[in-house]
Amino acid sequence: MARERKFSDKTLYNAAKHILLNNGYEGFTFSLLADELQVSRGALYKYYENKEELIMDYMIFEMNRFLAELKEINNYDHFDSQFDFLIKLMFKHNKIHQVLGFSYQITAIISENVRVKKVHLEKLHLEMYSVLRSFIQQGRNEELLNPSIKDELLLGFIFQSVDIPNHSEMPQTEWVRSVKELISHGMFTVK
Amino acid sequence: MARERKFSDKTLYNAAKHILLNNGYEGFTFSLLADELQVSRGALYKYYENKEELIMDYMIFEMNRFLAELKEINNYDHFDSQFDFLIKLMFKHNKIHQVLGFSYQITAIISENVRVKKVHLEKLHLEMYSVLRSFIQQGRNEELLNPSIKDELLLGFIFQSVDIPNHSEMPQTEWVRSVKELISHGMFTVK
DNA sequence: ATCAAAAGTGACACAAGCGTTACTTTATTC
DNA sequence: GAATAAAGTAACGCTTGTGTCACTTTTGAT
Repeated sequence: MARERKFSDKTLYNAAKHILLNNGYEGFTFSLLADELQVSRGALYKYYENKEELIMDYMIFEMNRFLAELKEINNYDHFDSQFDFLIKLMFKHNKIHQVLGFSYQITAIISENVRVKKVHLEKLHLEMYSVLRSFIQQGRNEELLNPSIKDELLLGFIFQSVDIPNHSEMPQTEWVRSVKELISHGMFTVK
Repeated sequence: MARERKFSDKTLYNAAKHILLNNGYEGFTFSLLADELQVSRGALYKYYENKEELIMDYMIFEMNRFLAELKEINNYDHFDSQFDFLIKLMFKHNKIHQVLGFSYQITAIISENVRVKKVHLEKLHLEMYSVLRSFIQQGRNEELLNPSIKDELLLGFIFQSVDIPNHSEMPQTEWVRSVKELISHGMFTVK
């Protein structure tokens, strides 16, 4: 018993992602989002109190989607195939890392609502790290990973490497292969 | 025959850097900058037409400073010591990479002035890449670098790795050593 | 058909950023 | 110590973003 919505959650989140990546957190406005969705600005306030709340919801959505896929990493037995799976997944969810970084910019405690969502997102973050840590542990058990490098750094290294900007627009397959090789063996010749 | 300035170029650039890193390009305002310098907003307009111009000037300053030091890389003969020098330098100018990335967000051609400065910055960028490319070439000549990885990617890989966020606040010396090792040999055990 | 519920709109008042300008302050030079 | 040049201030008008609210539109249920 209601009117049909002019935009789905998915289109809203896609638009939010688009604006965040192009304009950054501070450059994100309801006006831009409303324009992109071809809807009046006021309509957005039916669903979200302010941009902080909307962005948190978007991030939680994005993180859940990523996490659901990430957990499939446990379908693989060996580090080798897990690593392969992870790289493919991270390139698929390419920009997540950057977007999630904006959560550090949501500092002002706008409302209880937003605070709760921040905590929720942090929980998901931890959940993600827990999955990734057991991936690293698998690599350690197989004695494949350099033992002098701490887990956090190893993970940061992988995340960061996947985000290398492909300015020269190398074809995706070669790019992925090369990045994977760099993560694995670094820039020096393998002897 | 004039009054003394309340702030030097250096303090201004430092403040600009601070605001850019914390608030991003869109979050950068003359009000914030004026507050940080304890000066009225109007005073800033004595020196800069708008924030685009100011940010460009800051970036050019930052880039020149980096470039001047970078050129000393040619005092070293072998790739090995050049690499060592570069890593130290990049950790010293830690945030440059992130800050310079904002230049891509200055798109609207505000004024001829800003356009000229953008071109100038791009020239400095190219100059930097030229120095770095000959560094890579040195590594290639010594047959140290993986020949299947393209130059641009190798450089992007180094830049990106230096930017890995040290959330767990590992001590700087261990951090630098580990990052250098990852860049060199990747995450897998060196056999 | 009618009416209730949810979706959407447009206007309002407010806040913050921008760029300009008339004005004041400070220091130097003669 | 008066003139002057540069530095700094404070207020104005303008634009853009924010959050709200009374109102209209659409649609399914009765």
